[in-house]
Amino acid sequence: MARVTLADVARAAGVDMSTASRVLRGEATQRVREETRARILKVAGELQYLANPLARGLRTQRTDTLGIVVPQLDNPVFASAIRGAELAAARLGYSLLISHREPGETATTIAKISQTNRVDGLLVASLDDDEVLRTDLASAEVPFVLMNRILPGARLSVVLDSRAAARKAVDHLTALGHRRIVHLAGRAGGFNARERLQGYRDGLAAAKIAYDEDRVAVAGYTAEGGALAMRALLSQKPTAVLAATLVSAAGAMATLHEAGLRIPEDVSVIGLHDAPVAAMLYPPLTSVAMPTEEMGRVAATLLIRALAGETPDPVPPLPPGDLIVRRSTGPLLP
Amino acid sequence: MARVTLADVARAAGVDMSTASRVLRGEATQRVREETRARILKVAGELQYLANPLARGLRTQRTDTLGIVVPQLDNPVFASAIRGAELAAARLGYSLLISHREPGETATTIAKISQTNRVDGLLVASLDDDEVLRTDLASAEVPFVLMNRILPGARLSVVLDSRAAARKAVDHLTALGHRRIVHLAGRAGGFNARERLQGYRDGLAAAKIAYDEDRVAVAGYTAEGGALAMRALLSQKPTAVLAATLVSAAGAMATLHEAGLRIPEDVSVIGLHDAPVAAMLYPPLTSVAMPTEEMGRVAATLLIRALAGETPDPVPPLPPGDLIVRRSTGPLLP
DNA sequence: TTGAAAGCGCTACCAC
DNA sequence: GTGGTAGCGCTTTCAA
Repeated sequence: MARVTLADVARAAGVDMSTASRVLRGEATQRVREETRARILKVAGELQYLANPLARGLRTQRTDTLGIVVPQLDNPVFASAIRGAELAAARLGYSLLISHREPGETATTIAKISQTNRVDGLLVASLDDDEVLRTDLASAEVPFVLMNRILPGARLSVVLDSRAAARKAVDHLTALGHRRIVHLAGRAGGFNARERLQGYRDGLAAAKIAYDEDRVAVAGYTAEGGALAMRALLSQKPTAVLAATLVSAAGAMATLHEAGLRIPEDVSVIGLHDAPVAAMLYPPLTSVAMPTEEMGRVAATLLIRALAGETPDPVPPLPPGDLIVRRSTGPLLP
Repeated sequence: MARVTLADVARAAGVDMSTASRVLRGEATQRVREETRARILKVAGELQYLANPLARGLRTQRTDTLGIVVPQLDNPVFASAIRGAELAAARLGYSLLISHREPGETATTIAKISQTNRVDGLLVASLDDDEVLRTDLASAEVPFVLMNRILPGARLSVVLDSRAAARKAVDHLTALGHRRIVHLAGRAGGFNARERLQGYRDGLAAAKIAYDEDRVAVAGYTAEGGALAMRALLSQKPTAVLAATLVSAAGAMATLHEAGLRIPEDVSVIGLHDAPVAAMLYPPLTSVAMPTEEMGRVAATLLIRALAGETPDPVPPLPPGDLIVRRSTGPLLP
């Protein structure tokens, strides 16, 4: 159990702790004789020395650890953002501490992780309202970068270009000949929901289809929400539907099946975001991939640069990935 | 940024650091005058004092933090085990540090988390072979509890009763009149796979159905595996299938759809484990719920007790939860 | 090129 | 009941 200390190494190598520290830390100005250096390294290796991070952190006031707070773990979007953040962090010498904030939970998670777990900075994703998030963030004791949303006043955030993604999805649909396209929107008032709705309208406009607000229903980010919203939109006799997420697309598909409508013969369905679960639905869902892993990567990189004292420029929204055509979309049949 | 130290509080309250430490820590033998006590508490509150966990940990050699390492995050099984562990840990005054071990990753995760992230103990879930896991664990610098599997030599582990779960699923199928039941098995050689196969055989035996190894195919834990295994078993003309997991069930359903077989009219499908995704499949999947959250809870509790110096008895497998009847299973039609 | 020494902020032991 | 004080293991001046 991490028994061997720096003092042990120093003693065994016949040098002072400070010298051992210098070489073991790979200090820039290596004012150490090569011979001594080698000896210390050798001894440290033999003894399997590992610095005690607590002692080091106490002394340096840094932990080389980033925290990431997500609203839920079993969500491909956040899972892959975590992966990206972890990779980037590791590459830059940081480790990542994952934390999740349960839906009903009070605003303590951010405070807790930034206080009890000693992180140098925080990556935060949240589904909360602006006000709630702002309050949470106020208790952050460290610099942070927001993921997947913006918040007035929070300078550093990395978001996906949901508008372009929705546009891309609608383009696919219109190219297939669809014109009665309904939209299952995200959480009312949310940043991404707004963007996606705008992209939906962009796509409609590009195909010279008039926008009709009766063809939009709020589905939120649950399967039930998607099912309900789809049910409400059935009266519009849509030939295609753009769902804001995979999950709401799944809900919508359940409603369509129940209504005896065939996918894609009667109604095409497309979702935003891609993940393995898209292929597990029936029929496999066509979707626009989103660079969620890159989002995590970029966010971590940004944060680490900010931690290093730089003042990085805000990054533009990350453009959507490929359109993954599976079997839930097809040409408009006469 | 956690600027205010114990010394600040002590000074402001006009007492010695050691006294302040005693009351702030809520030490058992509170040999402190009530008046002094109140004053210290008041000052600490005003100053918003928060102990520096690095300093405390360095001194006490404990961090009151548990690590949990899972093979994947976006898997409902592990996500809910994490939730359970977190709840139990929080209740017992510990916080939880989540880490995941990417599939291809070398055996460093356990070593890393137990060394660089100061944890008092580890909760570990793994899909690796015994040998690999054993090697990994050898580098653990702290006590650990295994989740969802056993490993000869590792005394503390908490598993689900997969055998009983599979039996329960088969009972449902046989009660519906099915007799040609195939099994999509888990990873060959795996603990859970073995248990589930045994439960499958138990269920068959109870219904006086002869076991036929041609009716079992290894699907592993992916949708593709499930699809492939299902395809291989189609020649058995099954009327029902027991999939080892939700994901392999989803794969199997895709194969059945492709083959033009209706679910459940032609073939009933049941999976083990329940999660929201089960309801998103088409048709919604009948499954046997498993107490994965409890698994996390129990594992964390066990670990904390072990950390406290107790030698807790091994816990028996956790019995399966309810049979959730959705629409993928139905009576055998003539 | 190397060593000595002063803490980082806290706890725990011992003295008063 | 309360205060002094010695470190936990490390980094980082500053001297030598």
